[in-house]
Amino acid sequence: MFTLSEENYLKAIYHLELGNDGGVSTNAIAEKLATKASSVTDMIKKLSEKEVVLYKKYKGVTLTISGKTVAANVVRKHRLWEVFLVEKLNFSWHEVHEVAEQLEHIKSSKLINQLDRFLGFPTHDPHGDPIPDKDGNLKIVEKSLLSTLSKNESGICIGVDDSSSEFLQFLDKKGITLGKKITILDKEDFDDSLSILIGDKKLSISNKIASNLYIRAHTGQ
Amino acid sequence: MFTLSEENYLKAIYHLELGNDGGVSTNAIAEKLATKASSVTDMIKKLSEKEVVLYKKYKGVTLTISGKTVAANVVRKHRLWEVFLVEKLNFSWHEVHEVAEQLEHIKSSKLINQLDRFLGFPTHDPHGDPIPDKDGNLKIVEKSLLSTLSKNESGICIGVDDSSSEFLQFLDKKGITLGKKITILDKEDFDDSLSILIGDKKLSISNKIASNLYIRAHTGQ
DNA sequence: TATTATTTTTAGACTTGTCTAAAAATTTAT
DNA sequence: ATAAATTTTTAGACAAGTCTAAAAATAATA
Repeated sequence: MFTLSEENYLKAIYHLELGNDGGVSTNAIAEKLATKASSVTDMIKKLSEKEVVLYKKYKGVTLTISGKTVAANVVRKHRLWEVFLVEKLNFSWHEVHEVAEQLEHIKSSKLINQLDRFLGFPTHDPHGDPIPDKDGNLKIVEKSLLSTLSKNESGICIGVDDSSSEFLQFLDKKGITLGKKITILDKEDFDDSLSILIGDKKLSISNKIASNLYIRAHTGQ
Repeated sequence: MFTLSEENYLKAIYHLELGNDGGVSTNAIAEKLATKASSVTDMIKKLSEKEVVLYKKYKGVTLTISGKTVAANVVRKHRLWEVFLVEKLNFSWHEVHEVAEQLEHIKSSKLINQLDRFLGFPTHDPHGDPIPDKDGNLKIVEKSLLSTLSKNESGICIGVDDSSSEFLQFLDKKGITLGKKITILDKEDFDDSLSILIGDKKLSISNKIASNLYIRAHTGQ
């Protein structure tokens, strides 16, 4: 069994490993968890003894198979609870993270399996991130950033890269939500801003916005 | 804000105060929380400084108004989550306590208010215990133990005194659930056992069982 | 009331997880 | 390749919450 703190470390390493391919550095973990490098070293030793991470001094850490399973399960719980909060309790997508950070540590396999069933076995959370299955496997969806599409191309909005509260609230204000079709009407060379059609509305968005929105290719009309 | 441990102490004192009228003793708290009296003394000092309990050395503790509010809120959360688990996630009433012990510490007023609404503002948990409202007030229901009814009297089963897993599973096996009408067919002087009619079934139950079942008077037929 | 038994508190120690400051190892730059 | 900069680890300290063992206060009993 793992403490709340241990689970948070494992989750942080899990997320960091998805970005990097090599081992995860002490400093990267410290930054992610808003703690000090020395604290990270201490915890890594503990996790290493529990055989959920591989650790060589000064060389960073990687999750073992069992560590990855534990981490994926925490992520699974986090994302399922997010779905619950949005679908059943009328939370907005920018309000769910903080609460899910608490709920993800509740220990009960029956709870999480029944919640999964109750929600209709969702595959993605409200930000478009995939929900690991019971074995920790992710369903990979082909996705690209909106900013990479060319003029007249279109796609379905399926997720965000930056899921900060501010960005999500901005998207709400603009009427940009998951599942909507977006078509590139024009691209400005000047500032790389985009003119897009979303639903039946025409919008102009900056490149920064477009670089934080994930799109699934949409071949039909 | 209160730590998990502080909340558990406040909840324990809250429950113990409902039984006793005077202050709650150190030992009683220690027993309820399966900890040592010395630990209780330490924590009481802390709670006293936070002004959620009144404490005089060797004289036991009482909750202050604000302490009672905090405690009632934890109980409210515990019981609402129990309703959720039973009504929405198909838990049995004997399985909910352990999970609710964890869920009751999740901090988010929006969460608990929306959960309350989602569940249809329930007034009682799956064991028949009342759910405090937002201000910590309980709706008092006139109730009596089944063992106090006389021959030919009847009532509606509205709760249990002992909510241990074993007792609840026993009741499940016998088909005794909340809301069912129970009529006393006969009382044995010999061992104080009861012959009852529940639904359309005739059962014989011991006095011990009857002393753990709460009944609301049922004047009609 | 004096004595014994019980309850409660104090004192000191331990664990978990964190921190600061300093030392050691690694990486980068000259 | 050596020096400088950065990263990581170690050493020692601290807060929260718990424990054991002993002392102090209260309650029960003769």
